[in-house]
Amino acid sequence: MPQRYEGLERERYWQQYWMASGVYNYDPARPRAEVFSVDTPPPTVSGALHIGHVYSYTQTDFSVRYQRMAGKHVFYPFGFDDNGLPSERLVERVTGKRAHEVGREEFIKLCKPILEDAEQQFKDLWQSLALSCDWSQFYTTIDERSRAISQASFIDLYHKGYIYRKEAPTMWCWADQTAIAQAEIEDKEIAGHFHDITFHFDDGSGNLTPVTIATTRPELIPACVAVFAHPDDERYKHLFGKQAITPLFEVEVPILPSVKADPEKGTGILMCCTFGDTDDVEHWEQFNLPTRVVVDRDGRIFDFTARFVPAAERNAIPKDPAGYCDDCRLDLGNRWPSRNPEKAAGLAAEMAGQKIKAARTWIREQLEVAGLLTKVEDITHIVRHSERGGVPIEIIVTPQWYIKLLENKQELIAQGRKVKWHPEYMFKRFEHWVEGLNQDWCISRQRYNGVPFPVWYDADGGIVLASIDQLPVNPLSDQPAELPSGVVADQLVPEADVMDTWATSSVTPLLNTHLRIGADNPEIQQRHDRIFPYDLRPQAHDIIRTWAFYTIAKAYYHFGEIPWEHIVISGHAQDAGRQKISKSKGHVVTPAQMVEKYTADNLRYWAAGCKLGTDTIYDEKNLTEGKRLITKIFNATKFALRHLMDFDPVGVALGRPEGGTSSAPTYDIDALLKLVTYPTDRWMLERLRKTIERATKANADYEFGDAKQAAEDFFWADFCDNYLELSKGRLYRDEIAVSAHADLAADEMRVSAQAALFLGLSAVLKLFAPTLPHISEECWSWYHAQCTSGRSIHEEPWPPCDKPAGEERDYKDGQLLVEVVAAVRKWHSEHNVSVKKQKHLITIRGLAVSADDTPEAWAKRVGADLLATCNTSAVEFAPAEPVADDAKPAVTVECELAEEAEE
RNA sequence: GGGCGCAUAGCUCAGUUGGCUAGAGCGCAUGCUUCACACGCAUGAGGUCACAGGUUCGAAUCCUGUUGCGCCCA
Repeated sequence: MPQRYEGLERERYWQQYWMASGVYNYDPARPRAEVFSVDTPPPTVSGALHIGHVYSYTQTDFSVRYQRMAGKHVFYPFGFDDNGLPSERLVERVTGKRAHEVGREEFIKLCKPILEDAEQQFKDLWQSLALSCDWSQFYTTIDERSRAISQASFIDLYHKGYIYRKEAPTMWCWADQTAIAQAEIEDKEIAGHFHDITFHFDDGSGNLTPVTIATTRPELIPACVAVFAHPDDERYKHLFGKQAITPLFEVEVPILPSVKADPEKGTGILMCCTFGDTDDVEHWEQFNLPTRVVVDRDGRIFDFTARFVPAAERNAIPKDPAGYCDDCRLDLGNRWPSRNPEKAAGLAAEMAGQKIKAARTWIREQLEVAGLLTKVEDITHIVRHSERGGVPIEIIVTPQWYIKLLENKQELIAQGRKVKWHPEYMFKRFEHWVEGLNQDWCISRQRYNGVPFPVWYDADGGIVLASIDQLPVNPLSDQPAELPSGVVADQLVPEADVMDTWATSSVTPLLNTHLRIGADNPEIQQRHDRIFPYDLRPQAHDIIRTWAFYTIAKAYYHFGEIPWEHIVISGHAQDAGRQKISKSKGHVVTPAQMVEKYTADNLRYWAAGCKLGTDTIYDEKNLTEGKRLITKIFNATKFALRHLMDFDPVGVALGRPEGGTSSAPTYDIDALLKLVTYPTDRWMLERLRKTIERATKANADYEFGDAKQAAEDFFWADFCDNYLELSKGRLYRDEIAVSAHADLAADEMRVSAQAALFLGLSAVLKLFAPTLPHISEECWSWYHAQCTSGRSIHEEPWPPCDKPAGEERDYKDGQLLVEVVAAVRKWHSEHNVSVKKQKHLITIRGLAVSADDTPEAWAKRVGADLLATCNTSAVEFAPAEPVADDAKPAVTVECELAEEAEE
């Protein structure tokens, strides 16, 4: 045994040992009932590693390590998400180049080394934290198998009718130049302006009357396709069916009634543009309005100079407000009827190419000059932003792929309810998110580094799918294996879009089982059936709406099942100001440096001190707290083993006291328990049993924080501060202890303590093993490992808690002993005297023995420990001093120091 | 505006279905070089359990309202 524990060095040793010895390896031959399977989060490698990663990922490992010891065969795979937009943004950051400028081929080449490097950093950290995953199950979300599985998932959902393609107004991030889904939207409150601008309307007789319309986005005036007011609004009722003239561009648009127009808001009359917001989209759909494109995909003003035609040339605007231009929708979208087309074209030419924000300012100036801007009001308003791109989203019409969600909301909520959520209330977040969905899941992205759609279009726009067996496929370079009759290969147009990264992440259950839906492979099907549905999904609460939800949706669509039985939601680590930790806010210390500085067990200890689902404040000074415990475990083990050197738990218990060589491979807990006869020892084992009970229940409920706390409470207070002190007299064969019992042999008393010490220590190490795997293994290796045939403490059985140790009286005896010792310690503290000073008599007052017992009988039973620990030659008893009614009776002592000690 | 969560010692947090004197760690004070550990041991100080009502024999815990904070959604 070393003098000091060199944590960092020993941790590296054990990490290599565990990996080499295969303790974490999954055996696909195990039947489902024996397996505990985990659907691990593949972290996106796009973000910088920070201490928050340590916080949430080690928490999974606590539960996994417990399950392994509780007898389950663990399937704990690991992968990384290096797919899609987030990964592209990382590459763009590192290289300083935008994907769209570099081009597809070149950009994908750039991605590979950068992503692999990022992955290695993550992998190194996980290994240095001793996450007990099976690295032979490793995957990334863009590797070949993942692409094939993701594409097979697409094809299955397409065949089942859950997927469709549609050209429709889509939420668009112009910074990343791609469509995005509802889950990728972030509402931000920002400063803006309400502009009161002047439209005119023509009552039909040629007289123009001004009308004020308020808008936050005047740059969309050229995109205006209609004006709406509430049908009952007396101010505007007479205008319905007539024409409004937009300011500056002087385009004629219809004035229509809509209940969505709020008479209380602004001037009660609003302009509908293609597209300013979702209300515009709804009006556009409802009234079959034309599309006038003003904003281009790159967030600049589209050049619509050539669109304007003299309004007089067109008399095609029908009067029917229900579907006012069914016949001419397309035409009106292409030819915009202006009363002054030259002026409009001139303005358009100046606007073209301007960024949206610049165009807004520019238009505002034009309105001002023209006297068409009556008021500008500063406001703060909620604007939907793209979460990744960080810019306000636009809505533009593009063809995109969608997975149906809206028509199955209730079924999906019901699926979510079948999963057991920890903590339970997190289900609410899921439920509310699904209820609040207002669009299907747009899964196509106009990006490069993603899983391609296994899709081509034939000459008529018909969809041709890849065959399952040819996956993964890249339609840009491959041909479909089978061509539908009448389709000519040369005429196929490949789909160039890639899938949303979540479209792949949502099949992590399959990425891990390797199941490619639709492929005929009995071996993989069997593997799948032995893992799926998973026991556990661990994840943080920020991705309930994405990862948890999409995974539940896909499992339902593919199999009609839930993907996992339990979902455990972890919180985030936040800085002192309750901000989410991020590198940009100055949290520059990397977790790898923290491991170097404090060791992995220390970081894990910190991560275990948490409440499920609750965010925690990270403060570096808290990282030192675990160190005390680790050192304490180290020292307590050293002490205990010093007294176990001549104790052979295997041989002794089997009746071979001399036995150094034993044929039995493993010590027998029941046999050892029979050796434990002394009340103090039984008391300790009973305290231990209660602790195991608490820790077991906590672990089973994924409350690893409480499990750690239970172990720590017992170890520090009961085991170290009390039991080790109480049993020392017998262990050292102190004269004072030996002579306390006339009828008990010193060896018998000592063996009782040794057996209890052995059992207590082994259970303590096991209880700490899930949280502090390194120090536990280290201490286990010195002695216990030789008493079993196992490779590691992490494969040892979780300690049992079914049988009480000893009788009730034994427990009571121990409790009284602790009370008396505490009172003696108090006396010493109050008298500023070392506890070790010898006494010749201690008078004990108020000892509350049972009715059928006497203090003298008790003192006889526990004499060795009582006298040795208190270091006194004798004790006597006195009745309790009278106390006030409301005070609890307490044990007090009066000590008389031995003469030599008084000097 | 809606939903969820939180509010307990100077700090970070535990407190199961209501039940002895509300706990832990850090920090603080005092003492102890006690044969595993000074990264230790012992003893102690420190709380109107956010506020106001209510239910109950009994409320940190359950109910209602108020205030403040966080997250999610609109």
